[in-house]
Amino acid sequence: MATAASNPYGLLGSGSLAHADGAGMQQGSPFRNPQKLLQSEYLQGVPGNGHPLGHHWGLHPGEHGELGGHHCQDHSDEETPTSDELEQFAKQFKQRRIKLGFTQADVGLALGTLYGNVFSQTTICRFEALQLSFKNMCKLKPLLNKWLEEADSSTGSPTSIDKIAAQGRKRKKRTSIEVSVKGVLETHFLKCPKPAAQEISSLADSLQLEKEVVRVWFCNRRQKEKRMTPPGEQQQHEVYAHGVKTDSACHDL
DNA sequence: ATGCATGAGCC
DNA sequence: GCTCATGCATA
Repeated sequence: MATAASNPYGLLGSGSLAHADGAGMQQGSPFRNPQKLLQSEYLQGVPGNGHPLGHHWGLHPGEHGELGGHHCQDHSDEETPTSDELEQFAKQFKQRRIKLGFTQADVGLALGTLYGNVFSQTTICRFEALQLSFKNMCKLKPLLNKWLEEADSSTGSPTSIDKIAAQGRKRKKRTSIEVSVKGVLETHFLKCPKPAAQEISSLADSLQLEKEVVRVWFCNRRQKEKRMTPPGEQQQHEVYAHGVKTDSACHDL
């Protein structure tokens, strides 16, 4: 009946999000691959426990070390891609997506309808911007790759639109932290990325924030550090010049 | 595009 | 409580 088949986003207000893809305001310098190797939490001694990031984003193309001992089978979509491959794919993906006239949100929904995994605009955006962990990028790449193939080869294929049940979750209102307060938090983060509960408490008290807010802030901050292409592309080298041995050793009370 | 938040899995 | 994947809400 209705020709709504070509309108996958009915309740998504794509108009509000449209600028996310329509605008070509992407980072001017895509080939920044700095990343500070500040992480030290992995070295605490966690054998066999999930520790995903075996290597970081400081890799160069061609430097693909095998971890297990198995050899590469020339399968471009089975073996772990290099960070460079992911970079290129992400860029390619974005270009094609835009060319085909799809928004990030569209892709997220399409993945759900096609493969059963729904993703939000946020996730697609982060994928394109390489703001996910290596492992996460590797996981999403095949899905997005398939979508790409589908999208451009589908000569009018009726993309089934599914509805995902919305959950009435009582999400807390996003706390807006003042810039000045953020500055304080950042300073503390530099001193101690992983403050103890008590430190968080006193810090929260000083800043007049909920302890939970402060705790979450630190969690998110740490996550951000683990991504490639940090928000404020910085060229840092030799950050770990003197010892990445231990981390938690800051007491400031 | 990004900040704060939730939740699952792990210690 | 932390990490990690993920997203609502917002700038």
